[in-house]
Amino acid sequence: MSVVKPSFRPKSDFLAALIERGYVHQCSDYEGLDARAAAGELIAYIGFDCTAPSLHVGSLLPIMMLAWLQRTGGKPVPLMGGGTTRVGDPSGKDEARKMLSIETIEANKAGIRKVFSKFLTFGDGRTDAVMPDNAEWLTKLNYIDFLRDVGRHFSVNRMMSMDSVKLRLERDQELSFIEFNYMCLQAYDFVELNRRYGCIAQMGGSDQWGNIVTGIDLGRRMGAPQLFALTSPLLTTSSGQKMGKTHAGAVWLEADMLSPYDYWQFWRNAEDGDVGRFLRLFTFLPMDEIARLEKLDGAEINEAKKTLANEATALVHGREAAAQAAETARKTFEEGVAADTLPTVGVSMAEMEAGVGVLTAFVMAGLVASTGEARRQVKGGGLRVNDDVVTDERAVLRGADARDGAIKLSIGKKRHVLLRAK
RNA sequence: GGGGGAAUGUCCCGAGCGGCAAAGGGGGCGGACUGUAAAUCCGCUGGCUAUGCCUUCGUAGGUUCGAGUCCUACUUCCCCCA
Repeated sequence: MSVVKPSFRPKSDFLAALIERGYVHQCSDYEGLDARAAAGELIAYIGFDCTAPSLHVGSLLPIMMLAWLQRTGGKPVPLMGGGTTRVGDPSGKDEARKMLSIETIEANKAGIRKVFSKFLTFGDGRTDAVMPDNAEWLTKLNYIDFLRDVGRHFSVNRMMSMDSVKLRLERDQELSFIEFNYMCLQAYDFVELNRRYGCIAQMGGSDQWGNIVTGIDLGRRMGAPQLFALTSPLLTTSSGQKMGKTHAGAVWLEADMLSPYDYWQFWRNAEDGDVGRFLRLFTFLPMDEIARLEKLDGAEINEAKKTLANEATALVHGREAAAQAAETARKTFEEGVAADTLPTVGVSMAEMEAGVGVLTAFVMAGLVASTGEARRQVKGGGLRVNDDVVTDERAVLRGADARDGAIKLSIGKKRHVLLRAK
């Protein structure tokens, strides 16, 4: 029920690793869960909303918990929220999310599924992961039956006191009936997964605590075995920012949505104070190695950041992509050379011959949103072509400006795109 | 059902006597300083074929030379009364 007690000495590899690395915020019963894990019979699930076309770093923490579970002999169950996403979780949200169409949810689900194959081994074996979708059972529920069999176990009085509900009420913010039902469905999922897979634990972010405990409670009332809750801390950067945003928006775990190079850069640009914590949470490096990296001081900590970027990128995009991103970064930042593996935008030969205005070129490269913004950036000295600051907004780029077949466009010191005639 | 409020720059919060591309924050982007960090300081933060043109203040009309600002209807949300 509380933050892990210093006196607690886990016997299972699973809890030992999770606690040591900082994944644990709260657990409903450390000893009980530890015993099950040590006995090698831990099957645990985490639910994933299908609200976006792919997952981003915000979901990485729970994914890593599942990966650790598998590595330490347990069976991970990533649950697709194909059913619950149709309802919408009010936890931690000020207002109701727009209702997503069923087609959107299904499309999102397909994108999200792909991510897991990189972290988990699926199959029929004892520790192989399985990925059910709660639409399989939720959409088949009959309202009256559900109310009689499940609904009677929920106390509205208690539900009203849950943070996700209470906060909305206190702030006089709308909470629709459909959202109010979300926790009932999630609780039911837990019980259903126990029936189907023998799943006994649910993990998730700390904002899920209430929903998870509700599930444990429902399990007890419905005669399921003892269930467990294990939550991870809410992740912020050491300067208190919400984690996982870049100039391009969310940090997606999908190469089509965020290039491996940009993903690598995201980790490379971590704040000093976050490096140790991130190494523990987002890589599988051994603890003594992390301890060594964490001790690096001043500019040396950049080495630790590179390791973080390499390891984190390798997990999502593979070793090769990580190495290439590292090399691109090395050339770009340490040698100041235009690496030909930088993100590239093609321009037609004809356009290149005719000449492209600088402002337009930066818009095409996606470095600025409009020519107006490009103009402002020129005024502020933020744009460079082949490393020369752009001073004339009416300058025109031609084929002759290319070095090794490409023109390097930069905004600021970190973002570069190659413009190539094709 | 009756009465009273509110909706602002498509990231958010928020000022706005009838002359408004619209104060101020936060966030974001850029510059300086550094180590591709943090903190700090400075600039920018509607669009365009650009000394001008176009589109923005919940929606649709109206008054006016001129409307975010006044009037009418509608939508949504909040508060009080029944």
